[in-house]
Amino acid sequence: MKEKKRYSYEHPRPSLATDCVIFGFDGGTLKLLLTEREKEPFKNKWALPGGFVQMDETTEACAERILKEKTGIKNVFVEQLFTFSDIDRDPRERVISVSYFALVNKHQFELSAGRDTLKAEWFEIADLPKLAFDHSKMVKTAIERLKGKVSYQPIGFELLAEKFTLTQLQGVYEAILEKQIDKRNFRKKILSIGVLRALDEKEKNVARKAAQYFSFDKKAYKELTQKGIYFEI
Amino acid sequence: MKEKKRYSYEHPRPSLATDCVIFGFDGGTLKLLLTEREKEPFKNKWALPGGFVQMDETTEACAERILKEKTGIKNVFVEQLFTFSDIDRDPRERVISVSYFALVNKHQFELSAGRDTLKAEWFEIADLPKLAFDHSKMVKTAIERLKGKVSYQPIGFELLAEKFTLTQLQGVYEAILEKQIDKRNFRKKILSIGVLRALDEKEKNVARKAAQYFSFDKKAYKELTQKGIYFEI
DNA sequence: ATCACAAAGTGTATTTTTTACACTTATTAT
DNA sequence: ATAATAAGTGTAAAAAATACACTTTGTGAT
Repeated sequence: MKEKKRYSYEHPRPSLATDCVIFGFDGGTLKLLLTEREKEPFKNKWALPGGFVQMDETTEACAERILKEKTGIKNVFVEQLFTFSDIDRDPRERVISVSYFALVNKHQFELSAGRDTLKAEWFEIADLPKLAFDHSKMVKTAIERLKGKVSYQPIGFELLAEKFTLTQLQGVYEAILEKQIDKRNFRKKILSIGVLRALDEKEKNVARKAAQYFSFDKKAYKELTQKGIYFEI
Repeated sequence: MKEKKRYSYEHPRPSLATDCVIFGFDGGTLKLLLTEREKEPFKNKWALPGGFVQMDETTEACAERILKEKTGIKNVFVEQLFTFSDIDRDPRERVISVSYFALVNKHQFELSAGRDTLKAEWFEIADLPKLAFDHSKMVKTAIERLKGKVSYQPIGFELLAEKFTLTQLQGVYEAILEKQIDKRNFRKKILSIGVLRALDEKEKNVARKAAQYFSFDKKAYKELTQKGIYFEI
């Protein structure tokens, strides 16, 4: 059934893939999106969604394509994480993987399993199954990066809806940093950065004082980073 | 003269390379190590030392091999920087490059040009020639990373000899961060981290008060990072 | 309509960290 | 002996981080 192989080179080449570490947030805890593999190797095991880089796409484009193809997620925060190149990281042959990490508002997307994928499911970060390939290492690297990054770049928003309350945002920071944060100090600090805009809207149908909605002011943030200003939480 | 191509695959594959951004320090300013290319493309142009990843080496190992082969440098601080995958970044064919950055005590090594390389030379960061491929982009990325990193990880040492004075170390920080630092505040801070060990040795033959030598205490640093402690300059 | 409940929202005092700043000391060359 | 040079050192003021508790507001139950 297989056709003759067709692409030949003077030197042997590793195969090149990308894998995506996708974080979501569920009000209380951080979640990770995994897919169940349809084929060998690691058939029926959980893995990060990944795939091979095409000749006409950058690795960034590849990561975004895979995100969409294998999980249905698109237009989210994606950033290059690390390139993993251990010689035996794939049992089939030499595959080098450029990993990416994504931050997703998990309620925005209906998960849809795609090509080579049986299903896509959210898992608790604290309770992950054993993963295929070296994907556990990738996840560990991604969590470290996320922790480091969240403290000096306002990316917490990316895990929430367009509009959110400060308490929700604080929850994101607490989940990522794995520590309690003082409410008053958090609000003082996050508002002082100047990238949050209070909306003319409050929560509805809650059996308590309704919280104010905020949104992320991308323009203000761009101006800040261009001036080279950092903040710290 | 060329033999028949020998390695064939079912799907086309990009070629995979690494390139090294190598920083040195010369008492006053940051330097970058460039090599002059012996062959096309970009023959006789300055470029970062780079080369193709072999099937039996990780990209880290590849970067270290290239460093040694093309410049004579070995056993230095090397860290993965970023993977560049623009489709036309190499005029010959699709090549994806995993870049690394290295910090070197430039006086420790006799530069030696190697394979495919006419010469290796240190350049002022502020006065670089036009570089081959997308190497200017790599350098820009590396400088940003270095600036960010130096403030929360003690890597300034890597640009100096085994033993160094606090004034030399301050010079490294000033060169990287491109700003003047107050001498007393710098000393207070850098010593408070607890990774510098005062040696029983001073400068000799200087027409002024001789400065105390210090060395970097790797053991103390390891303990600190394991406890997850960061510092900031 | 009143009350109980729940989370939103808010200010200040204390501690810690960062910053700004100038003179004395040690060594060599003249 | 003296001049020249960079090393080395402490303190006060300002800014930032931290610790901490009560009032407000909207809903649901009675």
